[in-house]
Amino acid sequence: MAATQISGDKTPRTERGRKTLRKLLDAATREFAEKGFHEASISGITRSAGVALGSFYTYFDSKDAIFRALVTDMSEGVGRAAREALAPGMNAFEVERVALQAFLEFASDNKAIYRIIDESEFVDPASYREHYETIGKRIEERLVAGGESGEFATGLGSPEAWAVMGMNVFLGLRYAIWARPGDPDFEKIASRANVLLAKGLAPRED
Amino acid sequence: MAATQISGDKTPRTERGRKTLRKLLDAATREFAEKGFHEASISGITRSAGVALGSFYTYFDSKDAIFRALVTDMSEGVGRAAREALAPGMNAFEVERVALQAFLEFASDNKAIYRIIDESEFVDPASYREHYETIGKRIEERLVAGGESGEFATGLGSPEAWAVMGMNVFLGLRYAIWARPGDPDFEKIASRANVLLAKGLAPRED
DNA sequence: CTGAAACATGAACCACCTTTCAAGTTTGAT
DNA sequence: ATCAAACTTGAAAGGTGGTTCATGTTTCAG
Repeated sequence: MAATQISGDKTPRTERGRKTLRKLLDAATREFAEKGFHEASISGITRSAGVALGSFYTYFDSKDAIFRALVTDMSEGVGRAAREALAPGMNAFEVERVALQAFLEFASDNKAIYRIIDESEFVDPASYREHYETIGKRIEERLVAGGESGEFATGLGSPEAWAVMGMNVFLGLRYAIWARPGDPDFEKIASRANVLLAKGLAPRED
Repeated sequence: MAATQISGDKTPRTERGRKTLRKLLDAATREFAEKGFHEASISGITRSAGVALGSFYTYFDSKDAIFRALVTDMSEGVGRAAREALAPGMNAFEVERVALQAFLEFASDNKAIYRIIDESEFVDPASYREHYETIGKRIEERLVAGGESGEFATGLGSPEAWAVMGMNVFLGLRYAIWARPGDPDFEKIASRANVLLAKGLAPRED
């Protein structure tokens, strides 16, 4: 939750400072999510946070810097949410199903985060790319592990991982972000996606 | 190819006008792709097009308007590319494989378009959504048709269509836009993705 | 050929926003 | 209690870039 402040010397040293920083981060999340990076203004953020304009620069070097701090933070949040949903003893397919369902729920509860991460493609491409490459790598590890345990086909790799990731992201876009009344619930979506995976990833049973 | 000018009265009426409009559209494609919507400037577009700043407003009401015109145009281009790759007589799986491969090739040849469409999520959300809903609908039709012909499972619908679309988009992101030396070629990618689909979408053979 | 409409031009207008800064207030270790 | 460091403040500097406009040139139908 606390932002990882990379450029060393702007970390608050007092309680008051930590509170102000938190107010700024929360306000920035609201502001960026609502208006997008370029429409959002620093004066809007500080107004919404209830602090003076100049105070912003006590904590961040620039508008880019606070955006980057948010993306890093949130990217970790997405990963955490998925990891926490997984329980030991699940089989390889259950893992994928539960991870997707957790992601759908997370996206639904955190539409702001979803939008900010997506916009980072244009504001901070490096973070965007790292976000997806990290997730892709994690999925790939699961696929390979599933192959070794005999639950998945062998020879799965990066292309399959990116395919699965794309599937998940787009299901999130459609059913969490753009949810419509009458849509199937997340459990149903996750289980239909799982059927799709099951036959494709499973070793052929001839 | 010609931009669909919706707000009636800015359509050029002379040959000279049509040429200037074309120059502006081409320059805008370059400019937006290279710098993104907000970093791109109208003066940059007109400079790159070789026309005066003020002339821009002879053809477009605003920066948003030309961006929207481009997105509409390109969105049609993506659909056209996919459709042209399909030949009659292909079976349902071949159709999906060929469509993906065509998309990868198109994305690779038109990275500018890919970026502009992606950024429309923030500049012109309505067009973005329409772009993906149109494609999703087309995929869904193919899946349903495949179900009726017995080549796919029955009961496929929107969730499966969005899953397939996400798969394709992310494979495009990773292997066309972010291509790395040593990556498998598009044919290989499309065929691995097709293996993934084959078992999942096919009717279960018990 | 002619004149009205179409088109071209670029300086200037204007609204907005990031960032700086000098001056004041609060905090917390000693 | 004291004082240096931490923090706050908001006015203003400094830019940027979208949009307008008055003026000039080109086109093309009649």
